[in-house]
Amino acid sequence: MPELAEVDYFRRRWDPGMGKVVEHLELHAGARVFRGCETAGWHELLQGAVMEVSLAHGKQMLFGFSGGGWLGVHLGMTGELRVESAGYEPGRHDHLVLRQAGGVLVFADSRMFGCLRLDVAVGGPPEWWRQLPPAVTSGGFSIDWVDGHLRRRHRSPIKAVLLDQAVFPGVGNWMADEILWRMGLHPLTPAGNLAGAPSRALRYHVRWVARRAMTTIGTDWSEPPASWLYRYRWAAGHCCPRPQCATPLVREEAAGRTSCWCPSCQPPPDGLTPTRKARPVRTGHRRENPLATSSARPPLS
DNA sequence: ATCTCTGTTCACAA
DNA sequence: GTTGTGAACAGAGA
Repeated sequence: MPELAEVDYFRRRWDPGMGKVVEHLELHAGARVFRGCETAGWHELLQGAVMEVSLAHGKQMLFGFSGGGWLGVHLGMTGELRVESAGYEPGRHDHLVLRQAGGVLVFADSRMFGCLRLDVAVGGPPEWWRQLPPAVTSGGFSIDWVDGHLRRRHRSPIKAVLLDQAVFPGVGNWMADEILWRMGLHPLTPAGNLAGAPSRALRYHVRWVARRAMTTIGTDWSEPPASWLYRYRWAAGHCCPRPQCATPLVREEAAGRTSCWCPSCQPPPDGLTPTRKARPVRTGHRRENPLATSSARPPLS
């Protein structure tokens, strides 16, 4: 379910396993989440190893173990990390289970769009991790970085560029909609319209939404403030939360993804043909709070 | 039964 | 070369 803040929330759910030995490992060999991997060596590499560090970067996670094993985790659409109590019997979607004293670390993913990998690297994260693009909250995520990519993709809809993980790592569908709403930009606005001075504002809003998401969803899965579009974008029938607007929100497909925007605050750009609007998205459901819906999921320690 | 989905990748069209 | 589109992946929930 993850974008940047959700990913960090799930990363910390494995915190209870930090500093502990993996006594036993179970995995669903051949499951799609291991695509591209040879899992035969995972037992030898991880059993007996201590989990020493965890990192999150955009939608990627990395767990470091003694002996040089680095477990990479991408949650895809439905992946999640949990801790279960000792003696836990894995379910059919629990594709990786790490048993430790007093607890069991679980990676589950019903749709298996997620992905796991294990690399060996001594002294630091593996090469692929070091080559990730600059985190949106870091200094490397500069105005020049943003502006350069806006120019390179000047004809693409801004929403498509925001979803590009090579440019805005960790930004997903709801974050993109939130950012665009705050900027008063229609999702189909050509990215080139933001080149130059506006790229500074885009960078600002990306960072602002990322940081604030981290202090709400990212810490305890709590909802962002009621002033956020986030609270109203999941289901049809809501209005723009901006004071003195209250225009009914639009939910339609844009750039290939279900999008939500305010037709008043985010008017279509000049020249955008209003024809052939993709089918309106009829329904929508609220995200669930995993802490509230499952007694089997203890809160973070 | 039918439709949706916080993601990514691929083939193919324009 | 670029960008858009639809399908595919696979399952749960409404």
